[in-house]
Amino acid sequence: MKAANSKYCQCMYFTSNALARKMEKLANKSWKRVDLTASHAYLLMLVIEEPGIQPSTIVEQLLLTPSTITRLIEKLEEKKLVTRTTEGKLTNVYPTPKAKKLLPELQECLNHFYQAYSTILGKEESARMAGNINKLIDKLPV
Amino acid sequence: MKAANSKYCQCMYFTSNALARKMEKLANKSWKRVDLTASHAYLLMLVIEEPGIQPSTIVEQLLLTPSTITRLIEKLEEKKLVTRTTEGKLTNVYPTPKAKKLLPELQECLNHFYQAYSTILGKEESARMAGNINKLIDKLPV
DNA sequence: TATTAATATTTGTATATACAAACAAACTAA
DNA sequence: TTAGTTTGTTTGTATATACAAATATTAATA
Repeated sequence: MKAANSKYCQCMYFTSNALARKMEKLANKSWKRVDLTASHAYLLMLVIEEPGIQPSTIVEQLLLTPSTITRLIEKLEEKKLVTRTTEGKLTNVYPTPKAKKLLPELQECLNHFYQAYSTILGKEESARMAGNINKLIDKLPV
Repeated sequence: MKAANSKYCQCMYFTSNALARKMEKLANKSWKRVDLTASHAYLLMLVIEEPGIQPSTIVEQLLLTPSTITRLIEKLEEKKLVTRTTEGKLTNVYPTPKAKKLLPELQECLNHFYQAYSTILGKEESARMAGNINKLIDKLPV
């Protein structure tokens, strides 16, 4: 059935979650070739771009909670894609050589994903929607 | 940090998921007084409105997978809010008296939630966004 | 300096959701 | 009628995420 025919199609809880689930699915498909979920991949790209980045910064960038970030990092550590060092209360996350070597492929996945949804939704349409959604996010309480 | 300042703020994966998380949080707050999560509440309202509704219909209405619907129903059954009967391969879900008595309060929660986000986002703005998001959902692959 | 408060991170635990497989029933076609 | 296929639902299992509490460290203040 079409979303627009659901009893709840006017409800932002319903629509935003349904959209997120579909996007997540589409994204994970794009990153499957590197055997990562989208959120792991985004985190990893942040780490490669800014070696030594701290979990708290990642929290801000990804709008996820600290505990979730810890869990994501743990997973990437298991996969030997990042390492962690702790000095006092601060932690730094670094990409491994394996991760650095993976970067071009990660970027291809990212492009593939952008391609995938902008083919479906249209390039301007997607950009406009992303902008509007950001505005909503920033208005909603933390 | 503002979503619009994230490195990934132009990515629909990032924005749609971030919005959904915030909406979910806001919604769950509204339904807390009846001790239900938003998805349980929406399912329950469907069942009250259409007693005997089948899981497959609920799947269509909520755009969730069959297994998720089974799990949500199980939870509501534990809480003595719905009952299930099975005839052949079909299952019917009925509200209990307890659930029916809860209906007005459920509707208040729903109103409270609508109020909450349309106060923040604006009534027209929200309606327009919901419409646009529905369009996106329907374009994306199942 | 000693005590308190704030900050950064991790852990324990709970939750919603999904996928794949299992199962049961109903339909179809030979 | 029987074999095969489709449909509806449930189970087993895995995952991402969050909340609350624990821990450790630094900063502030009295």
